[in-house]
Amino acid sequence: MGALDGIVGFHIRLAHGAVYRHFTETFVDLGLTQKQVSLLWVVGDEPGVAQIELGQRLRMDRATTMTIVNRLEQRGYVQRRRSNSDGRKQALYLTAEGQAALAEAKSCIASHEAWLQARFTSDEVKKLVELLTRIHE
Amino acid sequence: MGALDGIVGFHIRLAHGAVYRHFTETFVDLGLTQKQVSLLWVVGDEPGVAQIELGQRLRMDRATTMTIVNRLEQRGYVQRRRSNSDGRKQALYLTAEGQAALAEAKSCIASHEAWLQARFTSDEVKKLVELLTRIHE
DNA sequence: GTTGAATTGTATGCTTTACTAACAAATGTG
DNA sequence: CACATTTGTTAGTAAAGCATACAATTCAAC
Repeated sequence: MGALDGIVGFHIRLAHGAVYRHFTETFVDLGLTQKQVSLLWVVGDEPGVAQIELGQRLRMDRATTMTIVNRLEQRGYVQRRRSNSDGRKQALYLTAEGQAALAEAKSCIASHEAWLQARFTSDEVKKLVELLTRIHE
Repeated sequence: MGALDGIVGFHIRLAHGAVYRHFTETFVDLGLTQKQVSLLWVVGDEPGVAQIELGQRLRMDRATTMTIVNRLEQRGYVQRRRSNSDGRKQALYLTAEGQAALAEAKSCIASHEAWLQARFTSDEVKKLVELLTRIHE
């Protein structure tokens, strides 16, 4: 085996770390994490989505999804209501505060993404997303 | 703002998660994590490296580096010795067990990387690493 | 239609990673 | 020499992930 720099997984880990750190800085005032923002985002896009579907979309198991939904519910951003069509499922909805937080978060994401994409041309961004998608799909 | 799929940071997070999960599966028998393996790898490449330098190479702060070195020391894979040139520094070395574990880990990394790179041509791998490097450098 | 399997949510506990703050020892600088 | 910086260390906090177990609901087989 050659050097650590030749390992693709290593670069993904480092890049993720760098993005995560910048994300945290950007969101320190809002007090939201990556997972919390993406969860809010999905619930905003699909009101009434069930926890299990959320987890599948964000690649989290049920227990992890619970933790994050719990925190967002405690903060008053998300509401649980029993689903009409399937009594096992919890349908999730944003509160007014949740919608406001999501709107703020989206503008923070915009500046975070600008920082990230500043080092790429738009073709490179497209290529990068395409390559990364092959990993997580 | 458009959809979550348009956010580069989101794809990096998902790709990292997928790689992390496969890594964990691959290393469940060895009982090593990504961080532990990369730390062993660096110490193997540069015997006598100080903790602070390790942290810089792997983008970890001192406290986090401590945690991981502690675990590897408890397992008997790594040794701390006070540096001769600078009394503040701890020089790190692999034990014989550490070297054996690293050798095994490298062969696990090889199959993990094969799984990861199977979806890319070698040109794409090169491109991906180049793009990711711009993020974490 | 009832029984048994699968799905979904929930609760609990454990592990890893990451960060902050404070302190001590060694080193470097004025 | 006095003071600041670097490095290691400890302790505490928090997020995220996973496994397990259990209850309620739904689905499937018979």
